[in-house]
Order: sequence, then structure tokens, then C-alpha cells
Amino acid sequence: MVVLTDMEYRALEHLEQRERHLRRGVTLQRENDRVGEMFVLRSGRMMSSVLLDDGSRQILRIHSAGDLLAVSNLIYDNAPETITALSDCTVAPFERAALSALLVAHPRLAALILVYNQIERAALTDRLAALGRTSAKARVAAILIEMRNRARMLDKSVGDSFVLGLTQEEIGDATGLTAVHVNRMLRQLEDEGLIAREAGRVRFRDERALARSSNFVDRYEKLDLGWLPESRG
Amino acid sequence: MVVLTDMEYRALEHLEQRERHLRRGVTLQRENDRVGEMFVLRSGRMMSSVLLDDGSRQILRIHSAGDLLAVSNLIYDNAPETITALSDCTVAPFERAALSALLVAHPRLAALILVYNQIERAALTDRLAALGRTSAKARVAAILIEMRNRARMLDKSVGDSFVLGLTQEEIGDATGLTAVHVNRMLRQLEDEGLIAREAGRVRFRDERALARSSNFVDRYEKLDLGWLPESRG
DNA sequence: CGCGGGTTTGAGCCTACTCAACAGATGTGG
DNA sequence: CCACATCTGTTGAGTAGGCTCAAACCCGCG
Repeated sequence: MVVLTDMEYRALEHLEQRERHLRRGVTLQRENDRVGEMFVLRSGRMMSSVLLDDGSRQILRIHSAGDLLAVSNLIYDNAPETITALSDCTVAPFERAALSALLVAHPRLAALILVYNQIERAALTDRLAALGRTSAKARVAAILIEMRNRARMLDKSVGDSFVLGLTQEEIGDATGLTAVHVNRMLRQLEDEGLIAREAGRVRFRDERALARSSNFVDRYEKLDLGWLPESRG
Repeated sequence: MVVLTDMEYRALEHLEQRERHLRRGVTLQRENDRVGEMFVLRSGRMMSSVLLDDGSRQILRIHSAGDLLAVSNLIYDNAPETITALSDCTVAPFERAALSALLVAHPRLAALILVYNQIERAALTDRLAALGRTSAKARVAAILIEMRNRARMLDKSVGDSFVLGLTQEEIGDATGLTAVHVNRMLRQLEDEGLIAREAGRVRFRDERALARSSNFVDRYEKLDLGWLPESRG
């Protein structure tokens, strides 16, 4: 999508020097933890979530390889969100100072971070609209499509059938529903012939109808990056 | 909160050269419009929203003076959201290229934009959690507190009593409720002695209890900006 | 073989929605 | 200055989508 120069590439490499491996289920940081680092997710899938004081959980975002994690630690000393591994993962931690230096040395990378933020913002506002204004079925359909597209971004060979990698409870926490109701909505989508479920995999049988019933918009498409500043090296 | 240097200050002034005045109700941009500009909101209050295809509306964010508007136009040619004036407003438009130049010339301002993005992200995720996991009453309470705090940021003299400046329909579209139910929730908060309503104004009678019933967190507090890069001039 | 995590299904309930009517306030044109 | 339209807020009655509680099932795993 954007070609980095050698210098920029090396700057990123430098940022990601260290590496940490996480097993599925491990939490990288817990809400309100005193934190200072940020992370690049190098492989695997993670999620960020918050706990409300009635004990319920809201999943804010599902992250996959290449995402920046915990960027909000840049400005808050106490983490505003919990970050947990959904699969085995590797992350590369880096310090505020490193990011700060990067911004100064590589304005074009600074701009790309801004771009990244805006994509994420768009995705968040889509979810906001979904939670506020769409039915349970639409929300479940939307998360299915989003997960498939994510999978495909990392592996072009992914087609109609893919491994969801989320429990129904997790889908519920992401969509603001109960696990029980998620189950019923999946069944309904299946009964209507929109999807099929087979041993941990989901297959789209009528993607068109699925998209129609979910208001889904792919925010990684149709980006315009012509305005990016010149690179320095 | 952060002291700008003369150079930085002048760079921002330059960005905000032009000015445009908007009457209440006017839309600055409509979803899917072909756009290229971004804006600084100089005075007044605006909102960004999306329309779903069943005709319902979700308000994504309420903006007040000082906010950056339509930053997502940076990366999308077609606006992902509608932006409308909630009161008479003035905005200062600027181009992608201007922002791009700013990032190169003033890395510390680039960092501040990043900071701004993260605050906004935190606010969005709070709302996401509210829509997904809290009751109607809690959501209404939360928006009241948020609006009061916003008003106070611009005018330190604002205390328990303030002008809400939103119709019940707008509150509904922001919280994912119907106007009718918003009305009932306001009445309930009033009956319970948490608020009083008097001619367009809201007064907090028990702010502690209001905050308790709403999970509200003020994301503009407790920022740590010690890591910001040195300014250049 | 028993255990635990995840899934499935049923029954009944409650929160928030829909529809509808009305009251006030504001504005507009005649 | 009145008649009328429009927008916002208020209240009631009935409905429904999604929740709770509970039980059973499936499957991989120690």
C-alpha cells in the first residue's frame, strides 16, 4: 500500500527490536495497570476490552498482526483497557521515547501512524453505530464479515470459509449481546442459509445477503494516501 | 496544558487562516460527499453522525471549540460521517497538504495531534462500552456528565447548572435510545433527585450518585505528556 | 472415565420500543 | 393579532427483542 524507504524500514525494525511471546489467554496488560510501553503485534490475534463494574465486559477491538497495541499508554499512566491474547502471539514492546524520536526523524512515518489512527477510528465508529442502532442479527453478521476480511488481509487464500477463532461468549462481549443470544442469532443465520458452520469454521453461503443485513463497510478499502509527505531517506 | 512556542503557534495560526460561519442546523458535510478539507472548530458546537439504511441515526461525537473535525477526510475521499452544527459555529478549513507540511515542520505538533487522537479514541471506546453494556439510565446520565464537563472546559465558571443544548431526540441518537425513552429516563433521574430541569437547563443535584450510576471517566484528566519531543523553534 | 469449557435449547421475564395522542413553544404568513 | 404549521417534550398502553436462569450436550483432555 505504501512503500517504505530503507531508512524508514530500519527505523521500524529498530523499534521492534525486542520480542515477547504470549500464550492464548494471557493478558498483556490489565485495566488501570501502571504502564508505559506500547507494542507492535507481530503475529497472532489479541483483543482489547474493558470491564464494567457490574462485571460485564465489552470488547473494544480485535487486533491482528501489524497492529499497534496500547497506543493510549502514550498519554495515560494507567491503562484504560485490558489487552489479552486470543491466540498464541508475539509482540514487540517499545517505549514512548522511541515513538517520540521516530516522529521527529521520520515525518512520513508519523503521517502513517495518523493514517492508522483514522482507520481505527472509522472502525470504532462503525461498531458504535452498530451497537446503538442495529439488531442483534445484524451485529453478529457484521462481526463475521469483519473477521473474515481480517483473516483475508493476512492470507489472501482465505475465501468463503475461515476459522473464526472466537467463542460465542467473546462474540457477545464484542457485540454487546449475551452468549446465549449470539448462539440463537448464529442458528438463525444458518437456518436462513446465509452461513454454514462446520467444526470451528464458518462458511459464507450468501455473502451478499449477509452484507446487506449488516451495514458492513470495509474501512481498509479506498484509502487515498497521495498527500503523504516526502520521505527523508 | 502544553505551552506552544511562537513558531508552533504561528504554524497553527497559518493553518486556520480562512474562516467559515455556520448557522445552527447547517450540515458542513454529508456522508459520502466527495471531500478533501479538514476543519478546526473555532467556536460553537457541532456533531458528527451516520445514517443507517433503516433511516435511524447514530451520533458519533459531539465537538466543541478547539476540536479537529473531519480528520478522517485525510484518508477517505468520500466522507464517512455527516457533520452538522448544533449551534451557530465558526470553522477554519484546511487542506491535507497543509497538515502534511505541518507534520514535517513541527514534529511536536504532530505528537500533539497523536495525543488528541488518543483522547478521542478513549472517549469513543467509553461510549462503545456504554452502548454495549450499560442501561438506558446509565447512558443518559453519562451524556449529561460529559456535556457538563465539556461546557466547563470552555468556561470555568460552569458549575452544577448548565445549558444542555441537545434535544431529547439528539440525546437518543447519541445514546442509542429513542427520544421517548430518553424522556422517561430524564424524568426518572429527576424523580430520584439526581438532577433538576429548569427551562432548557439541567442542574446536578447529586453529582456523586449520577457519576456512580454511569461509569463515567473523564478522559481529559491525568494526561502524561512528559515524553513529547523537543520543539524546533 | 470424569472434568471443564464451550454450545445448544427451552421457558419466562423485563427493558426499551412502537404507536398514539396531546401540550407548549416558536415561528410564519395573512 | 390571529390562525396554522412545526418542532419539542410528555404520557399512556401494548409489544417484542434480547435477557436470565436452567438443564443438557458435546468434545477434547488429563
